[in-house]
Amino acid sequence: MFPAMRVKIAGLDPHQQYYIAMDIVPVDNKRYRYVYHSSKWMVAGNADSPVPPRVYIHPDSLASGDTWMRQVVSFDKLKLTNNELDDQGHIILHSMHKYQPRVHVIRKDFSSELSPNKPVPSGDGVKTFSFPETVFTTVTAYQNQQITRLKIDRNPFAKGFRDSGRNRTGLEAIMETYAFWRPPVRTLTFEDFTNMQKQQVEALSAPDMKKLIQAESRD
Amino acid sequence: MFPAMRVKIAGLDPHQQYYIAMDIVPVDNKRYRYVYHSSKWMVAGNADSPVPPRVYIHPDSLASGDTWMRQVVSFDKLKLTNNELDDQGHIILHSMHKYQPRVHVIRKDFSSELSPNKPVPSGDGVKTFSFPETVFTTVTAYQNQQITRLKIDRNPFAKGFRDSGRNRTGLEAIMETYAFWRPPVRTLTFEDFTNMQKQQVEALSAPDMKKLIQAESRD
DNA sequence: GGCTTTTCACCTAGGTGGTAAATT
DNA sequence: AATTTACCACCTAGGTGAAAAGCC
Repeated sequence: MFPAMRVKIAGLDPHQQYYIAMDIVPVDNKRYRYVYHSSKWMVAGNADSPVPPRVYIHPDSLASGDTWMRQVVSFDKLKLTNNELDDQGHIILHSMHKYQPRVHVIRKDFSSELSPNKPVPSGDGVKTFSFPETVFTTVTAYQNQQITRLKIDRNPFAKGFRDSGRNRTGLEAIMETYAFWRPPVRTLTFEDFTNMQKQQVEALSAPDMKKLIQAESRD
Repeated sequence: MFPAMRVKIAGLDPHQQYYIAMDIVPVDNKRYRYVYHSSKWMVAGNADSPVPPRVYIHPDSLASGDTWMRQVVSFDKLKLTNNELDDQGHIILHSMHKYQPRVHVIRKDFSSELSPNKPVPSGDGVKTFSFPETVFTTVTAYQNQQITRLKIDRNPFAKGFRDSGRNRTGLEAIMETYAFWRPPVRTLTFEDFTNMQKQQVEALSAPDMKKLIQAESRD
């Protein structure tokens, strides 16, 4: 998933042990299609049937509150797939649907049911955070040239597709203005922070060649 | 360090937490030189002055006895350097000296003094294991063509130097016979196992360009 | 026609020994 | 003269979007 979700965490007990995990839940019960002439996502029917639940447990787990709070927690190793039979532990999603990533902070003593293949348990020792600006729509091919440009410009692995001489317009021009901008780091205590007007979140799946790319238009 | 040391561990308490670490200690107080016409390492004076102690703490630490015992514990990420001012946490050695790698199994409750920059503590909760067949001599350039050939043939990253059409003689022929041989996995309970007659251990240091290569001749 | 999969060139990142130059 | 360093081509491993091919 690129850009990757990155969070900063505050308010933990420094000496307590925690897991941090991410899952991705449907925003609604709809399937979408992208309408080119209006540059908008439109409802195109009801959602496909549910997929097996998957949880990405952050690889630094298990760690102390102190350790978690002293670093930016990045989910850049999280992989997506549309293959419902996936056995690589990737998060399974339907293409052309809207999704919300969630961050879970799980106290060790509440993690008995924590598994990559079961829904995250809920209870006193589990806190869940959703950031609405990270909602995205899954695709298997980009529907939106601004998204393509953003990904090429900001992902080091896509350097081979950069074309610095090109004319940039619209969102591309905005991105150019923010050439040194980095994904904002949200604090889980909901402190205020300045964010870009249009944050676009996209993701690309695993090397199993099932590509899932999200492009969300929020206006 | 290549080939990397790989061990299998038995006899731990499955529910206890352990660190596993490696350090590398001098075999004697001598400095060596390689005599080509006799193909032997000869004493060439007394050892250089001691270097700062460094411990490689296995990256899977801290883990349960159960976890450690269920995997082959490989030290392939351990780096060597001859730079006494190294700040990358690499293990510091003198070139042209003989060394013995040691594996330490450290119970969590005895690890209070465990640090990458201090000698491994000793006591009831710490077990240390040395395998004499892994003694090696450090070099900065190979002294011995059989060693060079072995490293090229067995290290995937050296594929570019392979020359499968070459005539192979002596140790090279032996290596060829063992084309599918993999470094033996020692059990720390000292179970018997079959080993190659001539195990040669070598290492190559970190990307700081301080190259340290060991070639040991045991006959 | 819309969506998905496969394959590809092009990157990042870093582990190899060779070789020439530098050091001692 | 011996040893060490700096740089290099050549690998492994894997993350990119483009484009072609395939599917429904």
